[in-house]
Amino acid sequence: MAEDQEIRKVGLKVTGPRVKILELLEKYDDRHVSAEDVYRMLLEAGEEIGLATVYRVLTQFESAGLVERHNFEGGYSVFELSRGQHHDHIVCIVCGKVVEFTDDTIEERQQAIAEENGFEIGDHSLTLYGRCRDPECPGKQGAITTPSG
Amino acid sequence: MAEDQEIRKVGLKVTGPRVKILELLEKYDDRHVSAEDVYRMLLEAGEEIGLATVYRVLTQFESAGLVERHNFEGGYSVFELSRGQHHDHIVCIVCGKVVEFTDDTIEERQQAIAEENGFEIGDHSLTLYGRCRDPECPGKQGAITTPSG
DNA sequence: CAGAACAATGCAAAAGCTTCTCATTTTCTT
DNA sequence: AAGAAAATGAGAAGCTTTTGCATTGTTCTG
Repeated sequence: MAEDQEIRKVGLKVTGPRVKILELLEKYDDRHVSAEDVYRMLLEAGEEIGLATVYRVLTQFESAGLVERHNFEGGYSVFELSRGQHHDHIVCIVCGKVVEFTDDTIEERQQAIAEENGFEIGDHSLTLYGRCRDPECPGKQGAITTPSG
Repeated sequence: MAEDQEIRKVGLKVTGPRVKILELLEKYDDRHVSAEDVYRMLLEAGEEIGLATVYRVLTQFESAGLVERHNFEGGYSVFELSRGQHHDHIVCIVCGKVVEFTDDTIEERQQAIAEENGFEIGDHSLTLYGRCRDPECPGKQGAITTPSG
């Protein structure tokens, strides 16, 4: 029911798909899911839902500030619940693991750099690509392949 | 002819399309062009070339380290000649203007953050989105719309 | 609580960028 | 100059995301 309030609060009608998607995002709070992920998980959970609806709802939630969209390499987006606070990402190019971080020094420098260049900053996107040292990560050795940005 | 040497140096055969693309990238050294841009410009210049070839060649040049690929918002890539030195971007969300910058403080912090999180950094992508104060930029006022990342 | 107005949904088709297939052409070696 | 191997071009195909439209569902009014 808490979901109902959140959805109503942002001016959207409370419908099955919207509630289900919001619940799922809350459940996978610690992950980044793609629209396809959301769609597949809901299907597997026995829900009847269309992929187009998932995209539409996620976009609406983004506009409403409920979720954040991140465009990683590869041409597709991942979503996560907004937690109010801005953060950046480190992505393991081997296993796909994503770690979030924030750094005041970087934030300050960004502001200063924008200023120096005559820009007024609206948002920014910082993603580090590398390889994690997680023992379960399959990439144990070899040269790093670097995505770009 | 200088192009011939560069292409040969990275182990690729010297062909018309590759030379033309490299020349064009050198000509537009100060810009970021998409594959479509390269294709269209070459067509307009009277060259016979296929879009598939442009994509293939740009990808090969990227692998060879001759050019860099940047994935901006919107799901498409832009390319520019590699200048050896890493740099980040500030993009004006109104007029599309792109300014490059580098900042040692940010680079250091990134390295430290990766270290703290058990990552070995291969590459990173930092793009600031904002609005420029260029008098010719059409966006003079109003709220900033923020792309994400 | 019924009915109307309008928004939301689902499906399929379409769009936009990029990659792949394959017959043909070009490059490089001998 | 000839042959082997690689590159090209054109179109088909792939992926993620968006759109069109008839149908279904939600909310508001009386």
